[in-house]
Amino acid sequence: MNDVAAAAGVALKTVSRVVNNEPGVNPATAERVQAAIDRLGYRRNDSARTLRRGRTASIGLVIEDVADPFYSGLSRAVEDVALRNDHFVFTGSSGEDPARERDLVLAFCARQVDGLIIVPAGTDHGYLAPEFDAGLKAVFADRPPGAGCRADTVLSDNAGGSRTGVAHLIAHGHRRIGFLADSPAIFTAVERLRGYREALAAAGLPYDESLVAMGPPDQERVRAVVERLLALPDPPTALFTGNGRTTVATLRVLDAISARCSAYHCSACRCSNDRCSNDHGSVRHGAERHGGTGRHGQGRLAGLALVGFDDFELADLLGITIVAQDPSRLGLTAAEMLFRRLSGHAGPGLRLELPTRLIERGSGETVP
Amino acid sequence: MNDVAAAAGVALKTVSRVVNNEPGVNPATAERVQAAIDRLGYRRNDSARTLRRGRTASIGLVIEDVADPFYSGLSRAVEDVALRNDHFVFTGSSGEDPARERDLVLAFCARQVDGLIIVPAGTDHGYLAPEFDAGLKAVFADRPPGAGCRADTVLSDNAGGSRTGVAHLIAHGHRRIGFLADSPAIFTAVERLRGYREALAAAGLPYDESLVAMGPPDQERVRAVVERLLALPDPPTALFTGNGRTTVATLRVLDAISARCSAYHCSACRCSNDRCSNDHGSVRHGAERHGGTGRHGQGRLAGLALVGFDDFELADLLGITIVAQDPSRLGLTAAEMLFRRLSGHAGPGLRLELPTRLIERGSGETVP
DNA sequence: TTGAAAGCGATACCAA
DNA sequence: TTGGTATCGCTTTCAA
Repeated sequence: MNDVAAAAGVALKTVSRVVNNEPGVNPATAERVQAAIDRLGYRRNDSARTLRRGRTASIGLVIEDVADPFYSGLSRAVEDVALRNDHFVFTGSSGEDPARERDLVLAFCARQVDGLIIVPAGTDHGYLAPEFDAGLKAVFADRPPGAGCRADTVLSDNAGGSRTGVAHLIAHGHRRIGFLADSPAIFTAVERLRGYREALAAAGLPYDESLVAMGPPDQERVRAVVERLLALPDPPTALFTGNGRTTVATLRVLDAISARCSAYHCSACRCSNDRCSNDHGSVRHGAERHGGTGRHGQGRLAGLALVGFDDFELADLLGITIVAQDPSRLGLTAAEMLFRRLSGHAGPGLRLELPTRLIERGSGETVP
Repeated sequence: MNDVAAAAGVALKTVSRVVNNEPGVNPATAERVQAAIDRLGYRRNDSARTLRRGRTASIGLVIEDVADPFYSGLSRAVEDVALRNDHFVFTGSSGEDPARERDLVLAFCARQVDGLIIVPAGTDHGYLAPEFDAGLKAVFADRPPGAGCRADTVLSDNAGGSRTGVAHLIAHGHRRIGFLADSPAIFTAVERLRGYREALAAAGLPYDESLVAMGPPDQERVRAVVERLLALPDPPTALFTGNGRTTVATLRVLDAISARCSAYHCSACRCSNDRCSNDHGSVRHGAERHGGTGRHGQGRLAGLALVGFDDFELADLLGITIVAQDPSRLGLTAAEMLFRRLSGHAGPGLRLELPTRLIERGSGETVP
């Protein structure tokens, strides 16, 4: 900027004015300065600017994993709102590790981000207290902050969505419904379990712990869980899966079982086949049906009804009934809350809950 | 830092030493300083640090869309490498808009990012010249830079992958193969078209423009394209889809057609049905088959064989044969190239090409 | 082992 | 409308 000032024969401050489009500069002077800028290929150093102004025009986003479609949808929405507000976004994936969440958050704070959007992995946010004291604005998304930290929060109606999904299965005659969800350390998983229990209670059905399995959605764990459920003396006739990754993993398991056991009777296409190479006694022959639309996807669920929490790509094609939340709406809302705070909005911490929506596609509408 | 120094009764510089773990500090002093730091909740201001040191310990990543699983996989890998190198990542989505790509890149430069990883939307990178002169390091990923800009580049073997996929269909007896890919403005789409043509030429088959459709992968466009192809007097017996989004969109279309036309003969399960509510004359009755594994998914492709470029979630379950590239390997490689440059590695710009892999799952192994 | 002073590149305030 | 100067918070250099 010094060089530009010298080249244009003006003072440093005048260059600054031109660069920042500040009023009160003679157009002729401005033009001369602009020419010097272009000639020298000058670009403002935003680090210095940041240091002086105290704000960085950037925000930090801490999520679990950008590669998870749920979070990448959320990220994209945050990025869009940020750009509309002339801010950039630092993104970090915590991988459900509270220590890494903390490291990321503190590193972003050290970078003087103006604000943070956090999907917390941990439940203790005491480490944020000094930052809040220093004026940090933060919004929690998808999961609430730990006790004692009352920042703006936007959540999905996890319990309500789960209750709706499970009630839907019950309405179709299911009495024994398996529940698969993420680890109980995760807020959303616990909430969805609560919804499951509420739906059972509302229908006067007993809560049977042997039908519930919570843990990370890796394929092998899910396989073991599903096989355990199907091997029960009184196996479930339906499953409720508590997040997108678990649903997808479950589909793979059920598909493999269905493939091993090709026995079915199908009234829609009048075919019939009783060979079964599957030694799994609990797969109920004769229970598979095509949907009214001629879809075959439902024949791959090993005779089980299925409702999942979270929509996912091709769920429509596979005919999977799901309870949809809206990740991009979650990101959009969180970002807008943050920018409202950044523009000086005061008032107590808000807690918003976004609705979920049951989308019927066939897999949840089969009877036991 | 001044406050800490005062509180600990030492000089500013000593605090700096403690904060940065520099050697040559009396342990007792260090402890006193640390206590003051903890008491005051002090955190280093990285803007000032950046200003002084000239490096920001952050890199910029410009992609098309974080919400696309291909790019979110790439992003995650970049983020991981960056974190291993103690750097943070600014991410921006250009949405295939060259102007936005440029704005993002220049904004990241103004933030003094140490380096950039760019998936270019545009083909003119002249705007980077002043930045390169100022010492910027940049790596291009997935697509090369425009002419005259020779930065490190890492690509997938697009033409080779496409050639392999198309040759695979030809080997199974297909002679008329539809080609759907992204807009010809996009490097990868053009390369994949080249592979398609090479495979045809190698088999002595004619190139028929009426079988080729390039454009954005939105559902309605793809629907129109597929319907046009199937309505040809001599319709294709197989499709090659040139990216993940197009493949998924195509699956939806074919599934809808299959659902309307429930006519099929299936030797594997011995069912048979000739009703057809589909007025689409070109769907070939009798052509659908189960795979040897008892899968039904292939019955939903309206009798067409299909190979897609890019793997995607549940492609395994749906039995879709694909040519896989490895987005996270692409991100990893790009990031490693960048950090090699940042640590002073000189030499001419590299151009790496990562191999692709054909994964057979059934949809590409049916005969006409 | 510790400290004092200079300066990174911009902006803010006040003066001309 | 324009310019001078202090200053943001840290690291670097050199001296004690």
